[in-house]
Amino acid sequence: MRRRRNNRMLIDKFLLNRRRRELTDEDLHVLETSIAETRDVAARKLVVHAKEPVHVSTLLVEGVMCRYMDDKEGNRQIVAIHIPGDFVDLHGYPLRYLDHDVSTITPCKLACVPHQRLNEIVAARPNLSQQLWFSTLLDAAMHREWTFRLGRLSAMQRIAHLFCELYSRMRAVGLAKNGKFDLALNQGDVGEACGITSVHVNRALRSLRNDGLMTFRSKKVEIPDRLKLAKLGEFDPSYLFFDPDFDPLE
Amino acid sequence: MRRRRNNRMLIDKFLLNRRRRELTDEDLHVLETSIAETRDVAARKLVVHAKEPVHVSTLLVEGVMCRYMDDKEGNRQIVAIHIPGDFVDLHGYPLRYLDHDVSTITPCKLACVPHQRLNEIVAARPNLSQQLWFSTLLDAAMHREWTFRLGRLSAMQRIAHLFCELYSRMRAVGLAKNGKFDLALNQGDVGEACGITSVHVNRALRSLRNDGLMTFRSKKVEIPDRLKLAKLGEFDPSYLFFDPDFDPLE
DNA sequence: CGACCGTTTGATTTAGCTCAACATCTGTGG
DNA sequence: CCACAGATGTTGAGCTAAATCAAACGGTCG
Repeated sequence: MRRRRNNRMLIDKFLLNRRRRELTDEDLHVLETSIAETRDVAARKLVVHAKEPVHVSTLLVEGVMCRYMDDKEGNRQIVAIHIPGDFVDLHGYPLRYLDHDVSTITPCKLACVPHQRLNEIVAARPNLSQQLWFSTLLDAAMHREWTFRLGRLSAMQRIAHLFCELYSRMRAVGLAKNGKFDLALNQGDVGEACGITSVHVNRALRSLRNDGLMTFRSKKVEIPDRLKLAKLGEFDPSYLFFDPDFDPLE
Repeated sequence: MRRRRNNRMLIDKFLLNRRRRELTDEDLHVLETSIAETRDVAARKLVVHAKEPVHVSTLLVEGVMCRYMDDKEGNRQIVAIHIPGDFVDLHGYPLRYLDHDVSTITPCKLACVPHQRLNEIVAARPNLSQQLWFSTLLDAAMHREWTFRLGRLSAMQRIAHLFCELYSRMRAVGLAKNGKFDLALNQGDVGEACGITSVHVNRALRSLRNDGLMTFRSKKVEIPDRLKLAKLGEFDPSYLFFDPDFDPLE
């Protein structure tokens, strides 16, 4: 019973929170019961290897994870940051293997969904399947925005944009409010996500702080005026497909 | 009859060519007959506006298209380049609106698939639905690679990487061979895809030409030694999920 | 307490941008 | 068939954002 309720909360976060979608109670129940097990993983651990066949997908329950690929010299490019409620590697289900690595940043609690269960869902539950499809396309939309961020924005803008995105997403799952949230990244991680060096991240964060736009100290983010930061970072949350009556920057 | 055969060829390109997937003849037939109409669009025309509700999706039959978003000053970041056989804006089906604009680069022939038809497919044909899902995740994988490209590679490497990707994809649909293919982009387009200025694209192309790695003149690409170019651009085609017995760089 | 990780700051270098001029190509109408 | 216009490609000179290299600083945890 306890487990059941936890799962329900998780599923709510995963698909429904802040996005107008239609799932029947039955669909929800099926999704809940598809979770085979939950497990804890330490910080900075590789969870899924690129190019290896995958047979389960992972829902992130607690912690922060990332997807990334390394260049020849071993410099990392983070291509996605995941927060609780994200179906981290659902892409691996239709793709059969991943083109990138997935690892934890903080200690994490993960819920595993065997692909066998997903096969059953796809075969019998078109509506639920489409919601799963939708959630992978949300990732794709974020990927596009990250491409834009790297291709067109300055270092300061990239950081502003990233923190606006993270604030919106954290707020949507109840982990941010009043311009504040906890974020267990270090400056190196931010650099790896934004395509800049950690030294330069440090300098850009100082500028943002001096301009009164945001602070990021000892894993705590504070954004007094989200609209101002969004303007600087050219952040328009429409790519996150939130329900129209949810204001992601509130 | 004529139309039927053309559609079949298109569908082959779209889902099957060079990727080991299973579609029954019936599925193929359903997909073929889902094409409501084909139409011709001139070069450099906007086909889908960002943020507007969409009710059809577009298969690209002939020509080159792109998806992009503009920054405040109107500088364009191309986030995807599409070639014949691509289901350009299938993302719009589960998402309901797009987060980016879609336009033609060359004159194009497009095939339209109403979302109503896709609803029927999702409701009745799980296997085919999953292939559609797969094809959108292929886009997502390319998006990730583009993020990597912009975040970690130098200008010369970005161009090398882009041309390796385009060669592989063109070859997979029979539009490239022996290191050669036609590509109706200009240097400005390449810059907008790679996050560099057209002036710098020009200089980087000169370097690549001087190093004997590739040429791109009057809309014709020639890559004498694909492996060398791939090495420079850190291009590993596994993110394109080709059938293992297809060598994309041959 | 010392080792370690992450942060901060300074000095120097560099890849790519900007601005500007000119060359070449393509299509169009006379 | 030529002349012209607009788009595309090429090259140069100087500038700038960010990288690199290097050193020191500050917490925190065994």
